[in-house]
Amino acid sequence: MCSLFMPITRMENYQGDLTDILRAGSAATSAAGAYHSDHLLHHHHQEPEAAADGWHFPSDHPPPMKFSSASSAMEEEEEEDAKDNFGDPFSSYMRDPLLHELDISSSSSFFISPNSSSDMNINITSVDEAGGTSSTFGGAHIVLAPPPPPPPHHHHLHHHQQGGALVDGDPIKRPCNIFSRMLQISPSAKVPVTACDSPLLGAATAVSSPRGISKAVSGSISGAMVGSDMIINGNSSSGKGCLLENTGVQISSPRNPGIKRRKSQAKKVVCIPAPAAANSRPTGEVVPSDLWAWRKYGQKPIKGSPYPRGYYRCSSSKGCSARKQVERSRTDPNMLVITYTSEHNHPWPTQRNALAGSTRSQPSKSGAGSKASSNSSHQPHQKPASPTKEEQNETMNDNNHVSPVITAGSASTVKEEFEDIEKQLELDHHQFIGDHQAGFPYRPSMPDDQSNQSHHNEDFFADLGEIEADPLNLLFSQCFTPDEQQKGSKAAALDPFNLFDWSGDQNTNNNTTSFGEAAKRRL
DNA sequence: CGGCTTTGACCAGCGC
DNA sequence: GCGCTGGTCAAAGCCG
Repeated sequence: MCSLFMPITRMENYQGDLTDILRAGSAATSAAGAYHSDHLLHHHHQEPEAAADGWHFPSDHPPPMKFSSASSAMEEEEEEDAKDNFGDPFSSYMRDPLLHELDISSSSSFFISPNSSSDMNINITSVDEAGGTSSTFGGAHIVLAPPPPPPPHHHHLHHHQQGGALVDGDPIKRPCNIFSRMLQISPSAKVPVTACDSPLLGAATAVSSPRGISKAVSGSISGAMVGSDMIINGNSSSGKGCLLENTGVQISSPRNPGIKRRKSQAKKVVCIPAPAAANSRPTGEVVPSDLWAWRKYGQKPIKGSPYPRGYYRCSSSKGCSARKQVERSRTDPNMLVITYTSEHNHPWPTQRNALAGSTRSQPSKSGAGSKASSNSSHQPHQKPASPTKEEQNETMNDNNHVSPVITAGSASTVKEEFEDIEKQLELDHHQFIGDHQAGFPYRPSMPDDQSNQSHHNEDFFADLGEIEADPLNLLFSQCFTPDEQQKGSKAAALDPFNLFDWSGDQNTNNNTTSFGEAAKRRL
């Protein structure tokens, strides 16, 4: 039933709404395969190659799209972007942590995140501004992020890599975290994606890569995550059309005359499950936080969409031009479409700047909070102060002993755990790269980077073990069990969104409270 | 005090 | 040229 095809059609200069940029269902199953669906297993174990082959990636796919950019009128930062290879702004480790994981290679990639649906179907039609060609896989590059250092089940991962840095059988170099499990879409791409069997549960994300989609790599994902692995099961035959459209986001330079850019703007589009409506702001969206600090600077109603679009810019660094737009999918309110534009011109936020002023988004435990902040979840997990190491350990310990049962009260706990682990992976990933990949462009520099990383290295595999045993599996097995999916239970949909809800503080495990608070607010 | 959200206004690109 | 639309600005107010 599920073909692994993920048709990707490139289109050009589409300027439609972003609402539907991408929706992808993803199958979520346990690492041990306890939850994977039969058909997924089928594909995974029996037809991985065939499925992958089904992609029919053009051997002579067009070279990476060059982002134009270009405009002579580019403002300084934009020029900087250009110099900094803005054509591939999101491919460097200087970029959004939410997205950088995979795109080490210059080629754009699709990352498919795990999804609650046991029957994940993904049809992606992307458009790149340059091509204008509408062809299946016309340059799409889908990459399954490799798993982190060889988890027990990483062999389940099946992926193909073309042109990207991703190398089959080389999971170590490309630690995979939740961020890796996103679908990356070419810039200015119109990406109609079908197959959202379970929109509500869908967790696939799409990220448009600046260079456009030049290749497609499919991975059959059996059980959304096997260990850290994930299997992508696209189903082009799905009758459900989840249309994702990457619009030519208009990016205006700050009131600089003649510096508006459209169409050619490189951007990444991420589609993630939206948080529970209950947690939504009255007038805005619940925005998943990532490792960057974002400040909302505007919100506009979007024509044709009942949901407003929020505009955020990176607040981690004053000069950072990174921006993102967040809006709900028009066709599927349960999905959030996040469009990243420009790129960060600075390393990952340090604890300090990442957390600066972020406390506001954390409602007080008393439930207080201003009308503005009480509903805000933009950066729900950030705490004003960095926790001490003891606090971190404590948090970790707590997380390690979280109840596996997801309930209104415990859901957040699992999320916390998951989050911590993911952060751990992030750190470890960077550490690893720093150690093993010469010339690695960027390594986060943080105040206590060393100590933390040291710790992470020491416990890396131990943590992975925990990951294997817990977080992901627990999370998905409990949040996305088939039964729950079928029921469409709220529990199942228990904020899958939070899978991406990252604290701005990757060095600390200070999300416990916020996570809990977030959960409370939702529930 | 610094940073956040909210929100109306402003501005520019685009289509007609 | 005009109107529509989208992106950004910036003042006001809130929070820890």
